[in-house]
Amino acid sequence: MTTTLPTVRPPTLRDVAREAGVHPATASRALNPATRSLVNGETVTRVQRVAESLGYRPNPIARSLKTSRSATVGLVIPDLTNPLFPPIVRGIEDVLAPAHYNAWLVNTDNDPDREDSLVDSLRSRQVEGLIVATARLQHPLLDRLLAEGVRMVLINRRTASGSIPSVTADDANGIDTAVAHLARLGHRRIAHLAGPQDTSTGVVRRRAFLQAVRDHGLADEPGLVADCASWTEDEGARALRELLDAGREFTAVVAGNDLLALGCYDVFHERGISCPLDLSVIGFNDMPYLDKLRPPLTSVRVPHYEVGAEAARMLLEGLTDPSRHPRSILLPITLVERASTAAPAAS
Amino acid sequence: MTTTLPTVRPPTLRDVAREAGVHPATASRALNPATRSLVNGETVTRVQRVAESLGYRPNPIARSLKTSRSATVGLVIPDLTNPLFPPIVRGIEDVLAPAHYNAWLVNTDNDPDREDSLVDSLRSRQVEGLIVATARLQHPLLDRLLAEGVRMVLINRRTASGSIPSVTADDANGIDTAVAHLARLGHRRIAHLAGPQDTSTGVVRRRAFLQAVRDHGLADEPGLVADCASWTEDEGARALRELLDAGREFTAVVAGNDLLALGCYDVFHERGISCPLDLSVIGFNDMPYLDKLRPPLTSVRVPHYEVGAEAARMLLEGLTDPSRHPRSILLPITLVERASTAAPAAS
DNA sequence: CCGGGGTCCGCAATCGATTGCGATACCGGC
DNA sequence: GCCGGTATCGCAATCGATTGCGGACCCCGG
Repeated sequence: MTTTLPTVRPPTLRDVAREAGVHPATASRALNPATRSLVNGETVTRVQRVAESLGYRPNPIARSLKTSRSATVGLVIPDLTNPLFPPIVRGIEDVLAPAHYNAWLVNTDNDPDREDSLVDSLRSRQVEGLIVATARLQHPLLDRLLAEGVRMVLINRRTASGSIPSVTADDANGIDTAVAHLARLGHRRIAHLAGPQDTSTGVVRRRAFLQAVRDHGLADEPGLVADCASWTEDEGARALRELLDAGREFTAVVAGNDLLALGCYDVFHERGISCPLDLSVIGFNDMPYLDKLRPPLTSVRVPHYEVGAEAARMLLEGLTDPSRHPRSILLPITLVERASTAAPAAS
Repeated sequence: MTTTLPTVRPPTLRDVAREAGVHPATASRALNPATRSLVNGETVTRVQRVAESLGYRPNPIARSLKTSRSATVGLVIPDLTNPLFPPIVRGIEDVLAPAHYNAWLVNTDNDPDREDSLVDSLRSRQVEGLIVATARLQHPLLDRLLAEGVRMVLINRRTASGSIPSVTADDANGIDTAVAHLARLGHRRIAHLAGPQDTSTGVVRRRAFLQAVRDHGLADEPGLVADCASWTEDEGARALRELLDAGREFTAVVAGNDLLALGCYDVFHERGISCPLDLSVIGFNDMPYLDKLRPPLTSVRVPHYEVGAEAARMLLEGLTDPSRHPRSILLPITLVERASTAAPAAS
């Protein structure tokens, strides 16, 4: 009977080699599919059998040190609790996993300083690439990283230059679809709650909105657009109140995203506004459980899982084939019609 | 003018040492707060200055290899897209970060095989401990890990033996509070949608429900409890339909969690049931955006962020002080009263 | 002037795996 | 029987940082 030692050190490659009667180098080659052909077939099976019986598991730390590959990518997002991101993260992980890559997640809370130090820590962890969801139009950190040759892919948002590969939804098309839907219902005066104008999503959707109202021959007044300082319910509520208090006339609002739209719901409740009777609302992103809201929120659906998956694929491509030319892709959106939009009340 | 070389190798400790005119060992000690006292003060500042100017960043891989500490813990959850988990993850990360630890996240999708291989991969990544949110009452994998001395903390759910340290909400108290609330409103016949009976949350809440209805002198009939095979909207809807179709009489339902409660909403819509006029509902967890539902869902609030934070703290304690005795803690719950509960209609 | 005790620092081994290079053996061909 | 070639495998360096041990040196008391 073999008694287990008090501290069982996990077996190393040396242990396997010794047990199999070969040099560690040979054991290494036998266990590595890429170099296995350099070793005699019988030796390979012997080593494998020993490795199996000893429960040998290669130490990825040691391997990383030697090969200087960490098999991890950094994932920089503002805040995981924003329901937007979990599906994206899943998409990323589901693509990375088969490639034996892992994602390292950090939350910046939209704080550039925090972002700086977090990216720093990611890099010191030797991540091989970055997937970044916090891009601002002017983003010195990202410029620097690009200059340093750090592999990365932006998601959701882009920088002004557009020189960094990215995966985003077709924002402009989404807004146009939303406006078209409202126009078809009979709305002529539509307001827009624009997101932060230091993000590409904010400005692209804002610009697309202005373009869309012109294209559809609707009321085209600057006063119908209110800017929000952040993508939060509070800001959405504040902006809508601002429009209302300024006496703007409109029968529908296209919110820059779902959270801004949720802020509108608060105002509806607060001021006894009936949605969609008095006011129609459209969100953007189609985050989970929107169908359970009061009323269910019409929204522009963005394929978040695919955004993540596509970004991960693109990053992996860039890592395995550095010559690969960077590109940016737009993913198609769809309008999900629910009960927060209806024909305007006859006035 | 200094021209940058095409490939700039990040500076190593050797580079710093050479530049500062000392041995790498000395540089290492100078840079490490714990051993800094062994080095002359002037030397320390000189090394630090050089390190700073060269932009030296210690290679954590090399360090891990030598110290055999990875500074990472594994986080095993069923599915990140369940809104329950993001706050937990944040809580964990916010505690881990100051300790310079990181979390490695995996989604099991409630698939034991997947879980097996994912835990395997985590262990081969040398995680120092595990935070596990997928515990089932009978859980061979966890038993094995425990026997192997793997440090871990369970969250949300526990195993039957209870011998693994855990952080959970005070489920029993939560259910009792929910039932008490309904009783106070005048409900006498309350149904319960019980979660999967292979999880501690499922059985604890179920048992607590039966106890509570007895304690409050309410209708105590086995027929008023319906089991759900999973914590999903679909199962919640199915279970409620089952109760309805069986002709059970009840004026309120205590759902095992919020998702089951959301399933009830689908049935309300489907069958023209008015909530809370015809039927009151209480959820469990108080996941985000419940206040925006139609009607806003009354729910038992669980401090998810704290669950994560507490679990991370406990795991860190166990890692730094292995002699520390394992314990399990219950976090207090609170009832969040919203509009899905009201007095029963006079019959 | 010698020895004990500190302070400061260098030497070299070590963590575990990978890999370029060289050594050995064996094979077939001439 | 000799030689170029190939198949296998071992040697040793290497990745970058940490750390036990010991050496050099200085100060001071006896």
